[in-house]
Amino acid sequence: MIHSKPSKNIQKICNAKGISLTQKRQNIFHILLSSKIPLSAYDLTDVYKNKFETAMPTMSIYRILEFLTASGLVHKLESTNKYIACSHLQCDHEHSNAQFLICNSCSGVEEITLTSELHKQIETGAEQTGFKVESLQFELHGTCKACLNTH
Amino acid sequence: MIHSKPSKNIQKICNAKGISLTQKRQNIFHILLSSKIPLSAYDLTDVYKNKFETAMPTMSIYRILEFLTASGLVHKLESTNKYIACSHLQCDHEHSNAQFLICNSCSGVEEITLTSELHKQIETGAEQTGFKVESLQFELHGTCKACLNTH
DNA sequence: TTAGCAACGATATATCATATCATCTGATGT
DNA sequence: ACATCAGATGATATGATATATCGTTGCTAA
Repeated sequence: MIHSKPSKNIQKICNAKGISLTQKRQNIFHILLSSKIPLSAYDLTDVYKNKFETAMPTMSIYRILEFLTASGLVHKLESTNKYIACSHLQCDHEHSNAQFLICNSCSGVEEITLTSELHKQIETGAEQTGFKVESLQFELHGTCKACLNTH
Repeated sequence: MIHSKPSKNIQKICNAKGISLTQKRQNIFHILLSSKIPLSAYDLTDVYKNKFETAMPTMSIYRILEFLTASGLVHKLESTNKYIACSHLQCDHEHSNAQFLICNSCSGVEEITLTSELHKQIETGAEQTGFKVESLQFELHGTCKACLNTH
């Protein structure tokens, strides 16, 4: 099983980034941080209702997800249309080269960072065709260590 | 601008693969082959109607897309939920290491093949965490050569 | 205090995809 | 030729994901 690191001084991180993290945005972010698996916007609607005993419209969830992804606090998994908290919030470096290992068995996700060497090689390969790479997100599907060990 | 190679002896290829390529499947495939940009299932519904002057239910389009992707004739782009003909049909080799260069300007897609060396390095990186990779599809977004040249 | 703006709510609708059962069609054995 | 069977397709319904738009709230700063 794979899960995110626990929440830490996120508010400070946001202040440093100049990000206005409202209570509701924090709530959504914390749900994602404490979830072992990625959640869809509608999953979040349900969890929010259960956890905070008040409903948030899915439209608002989407807006908040957009804000959080733009801020780099949350990633959208394109192969599953689900959302996950960034697990490298404590790092300073850019995460333009994130890579997600998605377990087909437990749905857990591990976020690792491509070595800059590898990242560069990939960009170079693409740019040999005259293509200018602006963004990339690699999602690998398979089976995580824990699930392999339990057969 | 980027586009697929023209259709060739697809029927022969399919026979060789033991694939039953019905007329309707051929029609869908040919629309994708002749499209300069990836199409959604609903795009295909519209194009089909215009081109063949008879409607095909979207449900059938989805079934045919499933068949074509399972057969390796068509790829689904996960970052855009659209479908594109495989541009390496004449090759014999496996395409498990395909990489898609998606132009944010013209929506064109170029399908290139990762060097097996690079492919291996990426897998190795993942597997160092104990993760067993089963499938991957790399989609890079950026700007293609033609769009770069026209500013 | 109030003008302005960002956040959020409410509602509608667009877009992407699957479930299920019915019907058609073409290959096969007799 | 006919029956039969399976795979392909049609028809209908519904589920899942996402965006558009306009109204309301609530903070903040002159």
